[in-house]
Amino acid sequence: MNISEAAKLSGLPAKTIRYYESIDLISPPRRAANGYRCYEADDIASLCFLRQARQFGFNIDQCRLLLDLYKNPQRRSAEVHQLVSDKLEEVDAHIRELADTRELLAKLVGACANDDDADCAIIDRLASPQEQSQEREGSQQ
Amino acid sequence: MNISEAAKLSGLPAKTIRYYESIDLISPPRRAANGYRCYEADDIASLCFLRQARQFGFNIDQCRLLLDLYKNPQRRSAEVHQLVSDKLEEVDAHIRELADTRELLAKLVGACANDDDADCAIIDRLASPQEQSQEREGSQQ
DNA sequence: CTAAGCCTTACAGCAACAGGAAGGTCAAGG
DNA sequence: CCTTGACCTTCCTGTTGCTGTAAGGCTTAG
Repeated sequence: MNISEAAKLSGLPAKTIRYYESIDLISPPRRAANGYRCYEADDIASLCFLRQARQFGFNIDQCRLLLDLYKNPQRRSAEVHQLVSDKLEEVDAHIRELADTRELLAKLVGACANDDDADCAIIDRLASPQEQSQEREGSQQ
Repeated sequence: MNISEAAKLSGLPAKTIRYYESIDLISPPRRAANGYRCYEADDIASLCFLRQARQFGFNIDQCRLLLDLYKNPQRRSAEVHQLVSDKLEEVDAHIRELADTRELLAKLVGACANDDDADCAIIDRLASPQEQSQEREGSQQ
């Protein structure tokens, strides 16, 4: 099956499939006599798996690990569980961070007169020489 | 004042200050005879403003607009309000998206046996040929 | 013969910087 | 005077996960 067919079935753009091959996320498929890539059912399964994993927010390296586990019948579910738990925490941290930002933004929006005047609490706040808040907990990226 | 001093006072890395100059976010400062950049108090104020805006999650283009408003005494606070309201919505949308992902991940974690067995609900779920969910609402980036 | 619709490779670009190389400058110490 | 170290300069590369574009080959229909 050609790449466009694989793209249709997997839900990934052909470009992305080639990209995944270029970074060794998937193994290069067989080539037809004319040089075209030929995909098998197994390949499609991997691509679908990757699409789903990406939708769940896993990055490429995490997908690499997941895919290894997926393909490995000797896996222990605990390993998978660990990976996904880590991801969950990661997402939680991200949400907390965004929620903080959200609250700050809401305060700004509430404080601004929202009229034709030049006076603006938002500008004042952003211009105020706020301390360079050293983040209070470990610096995770 | 040299760039390292400006960096210290503004809380931005010198690299970032040069970068902001290179993308015309800030105007190039005066140069000393030896070619070193010389920053004035006004420049520092702008840099602090930018640092704060970035911390609030505004991207560079949004910072550009904010900075214009900041420097323009003829601004109307309503314009600022609009910008920040938009950003708030943007952040809200992002949070909702992440919250969805979070719930899905939590379900996965809950469903996995988390033991030495190869059988794994997470793997099964990711491998299942889930429909390629066409996003139900406008595709904003 | 030509046009379309596939396919191939390779390179550029996005955001927002960070890291490092290669070299000039400046102040202090011996 | 020379060296050392801490600045400064520019330029290039790498990051993440692709997407867009160019330039060309294959295949099939009209």
